[in-house]
Amino acid sequence: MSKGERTRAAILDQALAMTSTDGLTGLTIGTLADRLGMSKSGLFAHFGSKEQLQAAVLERAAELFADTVVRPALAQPRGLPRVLGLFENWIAWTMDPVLPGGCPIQAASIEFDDRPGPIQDLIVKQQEDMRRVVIGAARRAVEEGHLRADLDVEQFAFEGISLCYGFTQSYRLLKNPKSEVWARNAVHGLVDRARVRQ
Amino acid sequence: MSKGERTRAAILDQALAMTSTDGLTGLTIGTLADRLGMSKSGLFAHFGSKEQLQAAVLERAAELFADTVVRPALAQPRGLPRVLGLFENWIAWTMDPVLPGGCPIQAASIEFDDRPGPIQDLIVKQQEDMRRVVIGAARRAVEEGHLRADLDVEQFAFEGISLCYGFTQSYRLLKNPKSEVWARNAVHGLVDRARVRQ
DNA sequence: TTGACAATAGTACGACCGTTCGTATTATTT
DNA sequence: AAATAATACGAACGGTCGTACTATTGTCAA
Repeated sequence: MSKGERTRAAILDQALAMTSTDGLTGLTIGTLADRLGMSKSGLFAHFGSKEQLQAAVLERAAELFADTVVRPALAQPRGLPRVLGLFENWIAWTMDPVLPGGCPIQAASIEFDDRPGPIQDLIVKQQEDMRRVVIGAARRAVEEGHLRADLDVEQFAFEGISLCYGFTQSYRLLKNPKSEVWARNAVHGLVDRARVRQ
Repeated sequence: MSKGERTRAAILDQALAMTSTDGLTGLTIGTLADRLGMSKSGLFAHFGSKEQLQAAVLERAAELFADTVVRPALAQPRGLPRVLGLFENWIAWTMDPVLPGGCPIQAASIEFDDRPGPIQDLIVKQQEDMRRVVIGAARRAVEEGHLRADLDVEQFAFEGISLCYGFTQSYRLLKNPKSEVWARNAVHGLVDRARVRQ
C-alpha cells in the first residue's frame, strides 16, 4: 500500500464521519483538510473534484455497509436467518457510533433526490442493490420453505426497508429510547406474517 | 393584509418550494431573492437572520401539512376512517406537486439530526406533534371499538410513520411506479392487523 | 397633501467555497 | 546514487455565502 493510498484511505475515513453528520453537501474540502492536518490543495489532488470526492465517500460507505450489514447476514444459513440477520444488522448499523451521524447513504438519498447527476445515479444504484439483496434473501427463504410461497417479496422488501428508515428518524432525531424495541418488534412481525402457516 | 405581510407570504411560498428541493441549508437568500425579483437586502429585512427564515419556512410547511393532511383526516368520522385518512393523505402529500421536492420537514429531519439548536428543536417538536396525532387517532379508534383493545398505539404509530417515510424514498428517489401500491398495501395491512377480530 | 414610517434597494464587509498553479519535498525506481 | 514520479504545500483566483449599514422609494393615515 503506497503512501498515497494510505492518505487517501485516511481522508475517506474522516470524510465519511463528516458526511455522516453534515451530509455530502456539508462535506467541505477546507474543513476536511483542517481535521486531517493537511492542506486543501494536497487533499484536493487526491480526487480532482469535489464530485469525485463525494462519489468516493459514497463508495466507501457502501463498502462499510456491505462489511457490517450484508456480509455477516449472508454468512448465516440461507433462508429465514439471513432475512432476519439483514434487518438486525441494519438496525445495529444505524446505532453504530462509527458513523456519528447515521448512515451517510440514507442522508444522501434525501439530499440528492432532486439533484440529477452522477451522484444521484450512484445513490440510486446503491439503494437498488440493497433492495435486491433483501428481495433475494426473501426469495431464497421462500424456496427454503421458511416463508410463504405466495409472499410478495417486493412488498416485503418495501416494508422492511421502510421500517429501517423510520428507525433512523425515531432513534437519531427524536432520540426515543423505545425506538429499538419498536423497530425489532416491527421487523419480527413482518417476518412472522410472512412465515408459512402451520 | 399589509404589503409587507403579502411579500412575506410570497417569499415563504417560494422558499418552501426551494427548501423542498434543496433543503433548509441549500435554501439561500441570494437565489431566493433572484427568483422573486427582489434584492437580497430587501428580502433579508423581513426575517433578520437566515435561521429565522428557516424557522419561518418550517412553520409554513407545518401549516400546509396540517391543512393538507391532518385537518381533512380529522374531518372524517372518528375511529378507523380518521386513521386511514391520515395515512392516505400523507401518501398523497408526498406526491403533491405543490412541493416539487417532497416534504421539507422530512428532509430537514435528516439534515438537522446532528445539528443541535433552535431549528432542530423546532423539527423535533413538529415530528412529535405528528406522532401524537397518529397515536391519538389510533387511541380513539380503540375507544370506538374499531381497533383492538390491546393494541400498542405507539408501536402502531411507529410502523405507520415509517411506512410513510419509506414511501418518500421509494417514490421520490427510486421513482418506482409500484411505490404507491406498496405503500397503500402496507398501511392497509397495518390497520387490518390492528382491527378487532370477528 | 404632507409627514411618518414601513418597505425595498444599494453597497460593502469578511469568511469560506471549489479550483488552479507553480514549487518544494518525499518515495520509489533505475 | 541518480533520475523520475508521486505527494504535498502555499498563495491566489473568481464566486457566493450571510450580514451590516445607509439611502431611497412606497404606502397610508391625518
